Amino acid sequence: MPQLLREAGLRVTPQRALLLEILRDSEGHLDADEIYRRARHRHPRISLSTVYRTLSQLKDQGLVRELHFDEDHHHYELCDTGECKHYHLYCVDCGAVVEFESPLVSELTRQLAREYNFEIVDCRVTVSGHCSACRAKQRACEGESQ
Amino acid sequence: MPQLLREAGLRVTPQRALLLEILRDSEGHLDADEIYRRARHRHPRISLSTVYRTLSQLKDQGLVRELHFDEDHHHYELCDTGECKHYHLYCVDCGAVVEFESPLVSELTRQLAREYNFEIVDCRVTVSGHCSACRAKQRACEGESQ
DNA sequence: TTCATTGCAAACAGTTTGCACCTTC
DNA sequence: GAAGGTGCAAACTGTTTGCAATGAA
Repeated sequence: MPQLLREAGLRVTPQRALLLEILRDSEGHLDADEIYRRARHRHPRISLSTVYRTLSQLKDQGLVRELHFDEDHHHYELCDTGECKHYHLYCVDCGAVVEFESPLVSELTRQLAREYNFEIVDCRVTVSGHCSACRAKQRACEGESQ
Repeated sequence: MPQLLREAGLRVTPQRALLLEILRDSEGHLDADEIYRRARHRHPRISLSTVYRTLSQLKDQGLVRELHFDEDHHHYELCDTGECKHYHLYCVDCGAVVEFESPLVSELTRQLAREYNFEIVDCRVTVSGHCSACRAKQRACEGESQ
């Protein structure tokens, strides 16, 4: 983690290294508050401003991206390194997020770049709906009430 | 517009009809403030709360969707009616938004629904990058400075 | 020793809410 | 006439900023 920071031209501080580790070790998609909560376990005096400031710097350096699901705050995850990009399935009932990959998306971006003469920087695909667990639960409830 | 409101179970008020018209007549992707500004031309006493309240009700009724580009506020557009769904190309330089359609996206959602046993409600694809106008401008500047 | 980074408190922007009055049905 | 909608002002939430103290290089 420290070398990632150095490469990004940022000073290595315990706070920054810790936040990067939390992002790396998480299942992804944490929001600022959850990151803050986890950070305080190991560094009780860290402040929420540092969390926001660091996330924003990491975003500027292309290490982190900010996700918008249908909620009123952001989620953050480490950017994909290498070829393999991932996208998100979001359950509107329980809030669960599942990552997926698909060659269709890179095919799409290739087409768009050509057709619109766009230089593509990022592509986000968020598919929302009812996940299989919530659908099962829903069916169970319906069965009960009838 | 009034019948759209009635069908959604909402009372028909001049404010609501006006806001729906603004959304229909716009090129899409307006933010709350721009909608408010346009609404005041024809209905000077309308309030920003009414704009937010109405947008949120239209969203609940599935008539409007809230878009998150990489900005700190939302944009709104009328939902697609019928089969043809559209998605967005977003220019990170000038903020321009271009809509596109692609059969690849419906193929993708079909695959995902099957593979993850998801009941899909909505799919958002936002491709961001540098649009052709901004790329041209950028190249012109580079040419100048050398 | 220098300058970036931090924690704290205060500010901010976008959005939501409580309430008295008004409008639709 | 009852239920619901509106405008206004005040509240709220997530995020950002100013500043004095601290810590990395």
